[in-house]
Amino acid sequence: MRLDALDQRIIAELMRDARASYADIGAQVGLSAPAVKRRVDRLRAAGVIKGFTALVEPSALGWTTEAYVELYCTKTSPAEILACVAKHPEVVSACTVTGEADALVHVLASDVQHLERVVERIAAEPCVVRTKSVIVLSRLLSRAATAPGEPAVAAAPMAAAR
Amino acid sequence: MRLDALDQRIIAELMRDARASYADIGAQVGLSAPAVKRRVDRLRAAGVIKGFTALVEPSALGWTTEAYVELYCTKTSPAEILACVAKHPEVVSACTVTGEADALVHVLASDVQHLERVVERIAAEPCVVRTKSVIVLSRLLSRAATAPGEPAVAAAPMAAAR
DNA sequence: ACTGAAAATCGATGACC
DNA sequence: GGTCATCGATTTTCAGT
Repeated sequence: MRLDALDQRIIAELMRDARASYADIGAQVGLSAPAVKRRVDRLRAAGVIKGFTALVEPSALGWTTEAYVELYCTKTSPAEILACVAKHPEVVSACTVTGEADALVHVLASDVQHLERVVERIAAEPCVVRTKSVIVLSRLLSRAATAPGEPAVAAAPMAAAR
Repeated sequence: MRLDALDQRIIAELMRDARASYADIGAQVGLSAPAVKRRVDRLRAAGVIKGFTALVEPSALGWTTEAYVELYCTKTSPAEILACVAKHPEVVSACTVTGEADALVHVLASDVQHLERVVERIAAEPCVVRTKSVIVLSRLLSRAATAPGEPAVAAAPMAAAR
């Protein structure tokens, strides 16, 4: 699907505040509320906008330990790796990567003991030969992506030196 | 701040759909709309909910290349590393980690040429001695975290074998 | 095809209990 | 926290460009 400048600005506004009213977004980009709604509906139907979510402080949900785990697998079919990792709810993201490892998964755990159990569970998957983990010491930055041309003003600055 | 079961369910609903009405959320969790709003306002004021954002297909914004870059730094002060990486808009997340590297940053780029320039720019930072990148081949899974006790039903299943 | 205007419905939100 | 009332937002319809 082709996005024009108005679509991109609407998306930027929604990334900045997903609960903004269509009227407010329209005021920012120069459209009426119905026109904004029609475009958002179109963007959602096209799969450009996948949904709207709340940004929650992970520690408030009980996630105080975070790790990135490299997986070395027997079979490197992406679908099989996905099936292996998706069943563990602590896995928040996973991708296949270049380099020695086959996949990199991002894991949240309530503490290091929990993390250890999760890594053991993942390592016990048939397709996983071994794992290599790095534990996150402190999260420095976490923001939404803007469009390549755009300035970074639309990025949600939830940067925190906790 | 202390979250009770109702707060957690409200957060789960907002993570599932940040544009849900307070009445809809209330129907799910068994509260009236004003009661839900009061709790959400409280959660926002407490910093538990940091904001609301749209989940956008990165490729639609022009991001087709993704990488994780390990940084080896001279000074490992988290604040200095944050200052080094935050100025690059392509960096979407960064954290200090255990292991050989000092930090791990997640980078989005429009293509591999762009990625190369970004990594060069980061590597040229005074605090960075060297970098080690892995390029993402395919994103398998990307979902929101639920609370440790909760089932993973609230996780947004944007899993795709692209 | 996409826009804005108008109208009806629905949601947000403050006052009060 | 619930109820109610008000105000604003959403969403459909319709017509203009």
